[in-house]
Amino acid sequence: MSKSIPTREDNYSEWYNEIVKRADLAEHSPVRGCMVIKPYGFAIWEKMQKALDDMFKETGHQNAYFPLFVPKSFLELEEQHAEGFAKECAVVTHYRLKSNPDGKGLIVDENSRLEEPLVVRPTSEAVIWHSYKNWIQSWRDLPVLINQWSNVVRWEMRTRLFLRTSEFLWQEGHTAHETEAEALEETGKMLGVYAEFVEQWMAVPVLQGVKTASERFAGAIDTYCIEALMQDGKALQAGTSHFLGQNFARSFDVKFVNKENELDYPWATSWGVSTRLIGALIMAHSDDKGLVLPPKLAPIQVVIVPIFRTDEDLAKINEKVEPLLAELKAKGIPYKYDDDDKYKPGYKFAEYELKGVPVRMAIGLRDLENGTIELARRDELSKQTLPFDGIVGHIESLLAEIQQNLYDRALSFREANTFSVDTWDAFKARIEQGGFVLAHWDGTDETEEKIKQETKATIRLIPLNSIEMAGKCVYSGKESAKRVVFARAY
RNA sequence: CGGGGUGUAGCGCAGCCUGGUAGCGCGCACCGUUCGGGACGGUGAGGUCGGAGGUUCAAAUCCUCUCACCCCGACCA
Repeated sequence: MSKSIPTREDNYSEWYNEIVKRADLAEHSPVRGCMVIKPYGFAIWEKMQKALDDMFKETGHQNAYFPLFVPKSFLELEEQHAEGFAKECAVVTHYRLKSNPDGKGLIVDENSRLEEPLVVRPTSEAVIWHSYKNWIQSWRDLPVLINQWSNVVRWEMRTRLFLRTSEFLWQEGHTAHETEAEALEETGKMLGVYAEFVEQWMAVPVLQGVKTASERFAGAIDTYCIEALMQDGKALQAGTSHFLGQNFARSFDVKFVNKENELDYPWATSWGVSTRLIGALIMAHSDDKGLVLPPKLAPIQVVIVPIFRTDEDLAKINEKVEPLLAELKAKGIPYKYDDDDKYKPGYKFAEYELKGVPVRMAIGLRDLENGTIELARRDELSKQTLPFDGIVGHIESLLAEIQQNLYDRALSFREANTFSVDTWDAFKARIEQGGFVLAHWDGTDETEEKIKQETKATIRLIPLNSIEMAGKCVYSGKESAKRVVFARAY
């Protein structure tokens, strides 16, 4: 294995792939477009899950689990939905194999054809709304606030580790409400939860807004989203929250009796984030030396490397370090004491840098004499020697500082790469450079499509709370009420 | 689906053009010296060359077919 990683400047996608592999996050599986998430990568996902799950519970949701298989007829019920997902569905048509009469191996037993094909869920609206028909009879049954942690399969043309895989892990919230206002409030609330998570935990600033019709979730009235800017200037959709109106209720014939004793259709939302967030995390913070993790999501926040030659040396260091480890444990700071004698310190240093551990400490005999410890931070790649006593207090504030520093850094980057343009020439030039481009748009699908064809840029979102400032569409010159955000995207 | 590429030891690759004992680096095992930024020397283990056919005295190498994966596009979270 070579020791250097391709740089971001040389080849961004190669750099990305190398980080994923070298930091031991994931690897390609034998199945096209699928990945094996390795323990270190999965530990990050578990941290994400924990934080998000707490936030979902906090906002009144419960977890449930619905089946992997969706009868084809269910998927067909909501027309837009069916059309949107049809092209990327894995379909189960048989339930049995048999030995190949011609020789070795197994073949599909044609006698086991299913009466109705089962679609491996690309998303669960269909199965879930089928259940909701039985769950919802009265306004007293509402709201239904359900979340599910699951895997889904979308047979994508082109895949990339974490960013787009045929199978991915995610959570999907599916709620039903008495009124439109309530459902809209839910949609906004969950978008807010996502924004808070991505900014506070992942240390990645996001823009919030609503998608244009062409980028809308299949079957939704409106799709709200958060968008983040990656270091190569491309945008990444980090989460979506959909206002589904009464579309699914009507399609699945879910009705309830309201307070006025009238039959009505409940109003729905759905919202999700996926393991793609790990891709976002990598591309937002990491550098040419490897992964950089925000402390709040780092499986190991602090690693301590003893520098020793002999068992006696190690014993002395162990003795010194023991109370420190106990204190870290008591404070709930995930740490690793790496007293493994199979690798040398230099090797370990490089390894933990590759894995993005936020804080690294080294302690050797020299430190024992001086009452010091060496402390290095991953975000700035700096190190200093500090008094051993009281080091845990220092670590605590340092972890908070690193978390904040990563966010600030990403925010400055985004600000430095967000531009307003008013002419078509300026637009084209700017899009080439990457970044978010704020420009006027006439609101038509045709213009949006033309811009996409000519520049590969899409409208990432229409900002929610931006000031209305009329102008002329950058492409057609027609009237526009406010600027929208363009970018090339993942 | 279009374009490009790759399948040879656990990983990364050379060998193929011009057929003739399957090689290198890393990793791995053992021994010794090392150990505060990816150590060094020595010894050693490890491969039916993606698969199937064909040509040939002889195929990793030539021919045909096939499978898989990766990268770049179109599609998407």
